[in-house]
Amino acid sequence: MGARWVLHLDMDAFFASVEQLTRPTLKGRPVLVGGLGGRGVVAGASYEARVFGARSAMPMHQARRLVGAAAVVLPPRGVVYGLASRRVFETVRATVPVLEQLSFDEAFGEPGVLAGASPAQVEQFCQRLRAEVAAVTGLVASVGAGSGKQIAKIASGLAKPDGVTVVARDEEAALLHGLPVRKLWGIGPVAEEKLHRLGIETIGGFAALSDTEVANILGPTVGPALHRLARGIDERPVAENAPAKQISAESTFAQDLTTLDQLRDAVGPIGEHAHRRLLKDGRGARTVTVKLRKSDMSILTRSATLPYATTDTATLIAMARRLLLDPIEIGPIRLVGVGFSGLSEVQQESLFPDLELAATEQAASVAAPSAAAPAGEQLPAWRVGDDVVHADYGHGWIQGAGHGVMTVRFETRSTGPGTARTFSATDPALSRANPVDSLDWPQFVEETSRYQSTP
DNA sequence: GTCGAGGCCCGCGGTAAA
DNA sequence: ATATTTTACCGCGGGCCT
Repeated sequence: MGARWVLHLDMDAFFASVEQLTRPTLKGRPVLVGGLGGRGVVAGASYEARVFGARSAMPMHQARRLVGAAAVVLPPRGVVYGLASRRVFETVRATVPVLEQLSFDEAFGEPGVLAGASPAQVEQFCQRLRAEVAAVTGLVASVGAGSGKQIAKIASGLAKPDGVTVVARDEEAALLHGLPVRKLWGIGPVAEEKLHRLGIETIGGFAALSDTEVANILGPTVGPALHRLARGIDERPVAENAPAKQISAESTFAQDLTTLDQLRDAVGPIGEHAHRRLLKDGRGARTVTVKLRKSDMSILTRSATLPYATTDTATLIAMARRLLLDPIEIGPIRLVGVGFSGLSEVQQESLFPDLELAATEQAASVAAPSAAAPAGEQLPAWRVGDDVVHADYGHGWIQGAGHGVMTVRFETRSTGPGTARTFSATDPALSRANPVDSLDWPQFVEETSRYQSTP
């Protein structure tokens, strides 16, 4: 049995790349994906936007200022990224059977066939894998390879964009020791600051500390684990992801909430959002947590545990409401979150199984028209980035909207760059479209028409 | 009865990651 | 200077049980 090779596969600028794939006009343009409001941050930036200094996790208004007028700012389309992600990793799985996914766009793998392989062989394997992903999905992945997860992750960072980096055994120590401590998995801003205060800047400097010093600085559990990583000892296995332990939803408000009534109202949609995902997961929850972020950014959580796991919306949301604190006592609130944990199968036989099923289906169907519109507004206005479909022109997206008119660009992954047309905001020929069609259309249409033509 | 040790669960804050 | 969303894990303190 030869030495193992761990791979880290990381999609290049994933969210922005999916936008460019499904809206081909955006190829080569600086795309920013993220919240559009005043408190939004960048979730994804294309390489064209990064040239200007735009980065993920940066406040959107700052990124927009850096990029200038050429910036294309789009709201995230989670369902499309989710589908694209699934296809990417299905493709990868055909070659690398065991995958540990870290997010929509990243995963570790440890292909058994590479045990004992040379760096050149590993390189070839990774290039084939990337080529396959690109051919099937139209998306670019970079791949890093090394003796463990830590090295593989660092390697994929070096491989970007559009490349492969294989770190051979004898290159590991030199690579690791020169990097800033912050690059070590598990060293965040707080641990970094502690180490800097002691004059430790690099992973090599950290590795040179004694076990006792490390335990004193970072604690007896976390310290030794990080110390081993810093010295290149990384035996952590690559394993399929375990089922989620917690399902939560939260949202930040444009204006801080100042009354208990406002908080109670906010818990409704947020709790239902989390609850919808709980139902999709198929388990029930025993513990309900509410999270409040105050205007000073400090966080309060309150939780309570039921004697049994349940999927019942009324029970869970009522519990969340009961846990709230009054802003009059604790101060203005900028964010409210609702979380469910203690997840387990709930096969609690109901007295009225039919009624319960009906309630579940109703809740699921409410989920479909995405965000619940605030009361009092009927037709939600068209927004930049929305997917639309037109009887004659097909699937498109809204490039600009306002003053009673809007510009729609008709294009999808398979149509290539499309033309823009302007419509009245109330044009009845336009209707809301399923965003995933931008990835699949018109294959989808061909299939349905085949159905229609066969009697 | 009281005290300790160890083990669990629970609730809360904090850190880290993408 | 800013500052989202979702998940996981750790440490600590308290309660309860053996």
